[in-house]
Amino acid sequence: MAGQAEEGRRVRLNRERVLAAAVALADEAGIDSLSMRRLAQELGVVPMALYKHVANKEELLDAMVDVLVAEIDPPAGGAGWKSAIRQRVLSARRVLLRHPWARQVLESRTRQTPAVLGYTDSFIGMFLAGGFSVDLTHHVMHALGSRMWGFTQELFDAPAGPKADAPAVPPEALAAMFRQMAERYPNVARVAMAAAHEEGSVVGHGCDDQFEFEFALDLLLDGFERLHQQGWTSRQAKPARMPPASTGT
Amino acid sequence: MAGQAEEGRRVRLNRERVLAAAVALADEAGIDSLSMRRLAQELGVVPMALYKHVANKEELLDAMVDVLVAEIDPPAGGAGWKSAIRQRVLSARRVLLRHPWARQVLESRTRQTPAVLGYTDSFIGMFLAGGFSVDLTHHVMHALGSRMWGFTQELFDAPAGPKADAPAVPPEALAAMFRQMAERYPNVARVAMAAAHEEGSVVGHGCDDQFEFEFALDLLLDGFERLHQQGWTSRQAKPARMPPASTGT
DNA sequence: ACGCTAGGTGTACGTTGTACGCTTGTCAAG
DNA sequence: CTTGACAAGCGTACAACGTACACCTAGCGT
Repeated sequence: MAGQAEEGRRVRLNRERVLAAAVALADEAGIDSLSMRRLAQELGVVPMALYKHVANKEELLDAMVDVLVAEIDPPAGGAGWKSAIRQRVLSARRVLLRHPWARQVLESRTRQTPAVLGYTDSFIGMFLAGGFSVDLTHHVMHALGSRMWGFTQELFDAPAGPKADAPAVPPEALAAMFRQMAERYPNVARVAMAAAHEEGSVVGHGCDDQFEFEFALDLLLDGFERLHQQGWTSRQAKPARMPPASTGT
Repeated sequence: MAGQAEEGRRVRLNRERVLAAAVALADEAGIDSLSMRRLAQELGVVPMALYKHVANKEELLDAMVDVLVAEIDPPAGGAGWKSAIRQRVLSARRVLLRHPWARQVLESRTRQTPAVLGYTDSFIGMFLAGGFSVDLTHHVMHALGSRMWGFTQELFDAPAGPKADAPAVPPEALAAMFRQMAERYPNVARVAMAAAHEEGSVVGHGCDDQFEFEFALDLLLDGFERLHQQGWTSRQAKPARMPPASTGT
């Protein structure tokens, strides 16, 4: 009578089922909808049942990151460090784009799970294998930063949540709003105008994120390559061609 | 008898006092401790009183970002785009370091307040004034990303919350843990070892964050300069020396 | 002296993570 | 087949959160 299950009924829960459901829920309903209660409901189970399979929500999120990492392609062999890293990063990016919640969760994580450490380790290994000194590797890893995961701090775009929440903008008031913005923020307006072919949105939508990402990635990789070829090995050891640090005034 | 106020007693609340208290609380107790209730308590007031001065917590956080932006030095004039931008970014970074919560809050913000737009606008203006094309400016702004705010996705360091939460690590078990890690993640271990002069921490503490930041910043700025000097103006207009995008295999 | 309004109060609701103890399903050993 | 133990799932409960809503009140212009 309680009518609890929708289908298969008594399929024992386990860690994988919990993780898969969590990822699916986050994919479909957004990370903000991922509460222990909601997840439990999705699994036809009482909230506290989850705690038999994950220690707490933090650990759940950590585990979800591990799922993510497992989706990234293994390093491609034999084509030189530059293209190997490029491919790896773009693979990571593809994963990230499949899971809109990934960026936010990755940013919030503070614990380094084995899977994350493994990814980092293999990533560092690619530079070392390419002949980079330990020091240079260290620095370029920092320079890559979150780009290692295939994402960038996107400062312009929408929260990617429930779409189409532009409820009832008066069709012409928008133009006025835009004109006012162009007046107050002329420079933003110029680049936004230039980039907005597709949508007539107010600010900077309609630019090719993938192009922007690869543009910056290649800029960095080229920089790395130059340093490496110039024999840069360590901060103090050989300031032959360090980035010219024009110190202040 | 109720013993409510600690000192000045009936000093009328206002928006500035609320904001200042919020910033101070976040600075001292960490952003996680900044709840409306805790903030109200800090001000000797009932939680709901705050809502007469800020619309809700989101707006509070937005306003806190505005406080931050106001602390960043105005653009330095007359020294060329490169050093102007460099100085501005490093000024932003100094602000960020004063307010440990800033990174997390900035990352979470989705609304562009006027102050944020103003900062972005002035930032874009520096590139344009330096002779960058609108398109190139667009791309380099993306490439800068969050570095515009003086921060990077620091993937290695601690949450910066309450310090010294290493409770009672057996003095020698740590060495064993480290040895095990070096075995499983040899590459991480190599760069961590090389960077750890100061502390004997397990992973990558004790590297010079400021150096890492400037290293990457200068790498990018140099890349921008090179593109600019080579006459790069637009994606399709002149592929004279685009970043060599070795597409896939 | 009056009354208007901005500012502060009190209560209450819904939602969150999760501690603790009880019950029940499942399987191995007797 | 019975039994007993252990893992899995349940139910209740609590503290903390953001905030809606109605109320009271202090201080000011008239």
